[in-house]
Amino acid sequence: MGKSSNLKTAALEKSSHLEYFKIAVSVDCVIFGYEDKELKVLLIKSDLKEFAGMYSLLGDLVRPDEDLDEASYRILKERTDLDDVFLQQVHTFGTINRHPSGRVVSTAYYSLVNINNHKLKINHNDLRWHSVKSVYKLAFDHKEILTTCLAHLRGQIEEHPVVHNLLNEKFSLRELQEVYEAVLNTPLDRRNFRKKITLKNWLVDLNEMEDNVSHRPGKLYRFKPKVIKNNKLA
Amino acid sequence: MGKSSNLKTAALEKSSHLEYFKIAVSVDCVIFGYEDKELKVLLIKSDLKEFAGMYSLLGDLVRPDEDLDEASYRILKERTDLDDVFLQQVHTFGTINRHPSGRVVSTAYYSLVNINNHKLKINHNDLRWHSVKSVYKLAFDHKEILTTCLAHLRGQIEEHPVVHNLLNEKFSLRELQEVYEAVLNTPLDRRNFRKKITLKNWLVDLNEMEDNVSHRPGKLYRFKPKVIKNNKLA
DNA sequence: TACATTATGTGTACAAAGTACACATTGCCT
DNA sequence: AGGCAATGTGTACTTTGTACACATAATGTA
Repeated sequence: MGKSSNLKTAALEKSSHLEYFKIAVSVDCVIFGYEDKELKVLLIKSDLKEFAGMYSLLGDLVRPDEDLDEASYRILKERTDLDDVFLQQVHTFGTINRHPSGRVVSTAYYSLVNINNHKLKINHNDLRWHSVKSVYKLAFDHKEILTTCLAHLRGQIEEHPVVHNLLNEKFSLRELQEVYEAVLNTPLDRRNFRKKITLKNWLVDLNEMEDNVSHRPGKLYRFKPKVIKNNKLA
Repeated sequence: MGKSSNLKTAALEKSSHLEYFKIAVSVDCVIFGYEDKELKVLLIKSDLKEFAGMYSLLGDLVRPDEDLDEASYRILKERTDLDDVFLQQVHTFGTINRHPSGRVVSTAYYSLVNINNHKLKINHNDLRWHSVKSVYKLAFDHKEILTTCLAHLRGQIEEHPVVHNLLNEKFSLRELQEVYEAVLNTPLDRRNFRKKITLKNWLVDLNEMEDNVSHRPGKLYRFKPKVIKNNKLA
């Protein structure tokens, strides 16, 4: 047993420091989007022969000269070409055998992006959006990571205005409710939903009406800038 | 930019795999205890000359042949000699310069232990309990880690019966309330506290009375085994 | 043994938030 | 003009949170 908790000392107990650098550090991003009243997730076909034909999350090894958070931004930017996107760390997965090529400890981040506001970079490996509901199996432990991040997202939308990342700037209350229903995978009562949102005081009434709908148009709203700003900090 | 998110491919883009194994992986444990109506945290003097005289959390590098979770259990066990202890991952800290000796990404866990139920292993480096309130500065980014874990704990005790880990098996409602007050660092109304706890339905009335108190003794309770078991799974 | 001390045990009124539920209105389409 | 499809709105009830006071029980001490 170590005589101290200290990194330096602990490393010296081993015959060689090298032993401790046999673990790779990676980041996996669960990038959620919203389209056609469904919650989507961005997946790519795995390169590994062990997972031939299977999809995986977007991830990469962390470079020695970048922060963990920076690494997740890099991955997101490489794929979606979006800056200034919502991204939050969720959990770190570190079982011994989670990666077939070697020991890899991976920190999962979740992100929310507006699918309509950007194009995916042209990419190999069939990079595309999948309905979250339709995802049954993924390479590595990525299904578990997805499940963990989805649960985290569901907890967050109750208290935090994160869904603004999934919507256009202007939206009707129906559109907002549909996002909540898609994320929570449950129908919501319209009157109660509106009451709840009103109480939170997140929105500004734009005094504009929906357009291009084949029924009575609803009023348009947007999130208050202050609300969005505070959320970014948290 | 990488042409794929895949670990194998990304690694191959670099001239050498070795570049990716320059990051060490460690675990830091925020071990909370409770004594004298105060929340405590277990700290040890840092070995590093850069942090001479400063205290740090208990941590160690993760060995290539142990899971991340196992590493945190190992550290806890080495120091407190307790098995079967509450331990939960909170957050991973990965800025480039957080460790003076090199690049170390560290996953923080928090733990709750009953200080009276065990002795600390004899140790160097002044391993001992500190009142959480009195901790102003720590080595590395450990103050930030402590703050993050404390916030996490405060969130948890509202919904989950985790405080059972801090108490003896039998306790009075006053003792339970004092734990909550210590963790939340705020006084609570006695009647409202009892109502809230009653609603949660976590406790069994043992039909026994306190002993060795110099005033009217209170009734003793314990947590229902089912409640504790479910909490361990979560 | 009585009395001061200290903590236990208990309930009500009010406020805030969540939930179940129905009908008139508006604009589009044919 | 009438049908369609959605918007917009309020009330009664339940649940949860909060503020607040007094009688009771055991101990310690004069």
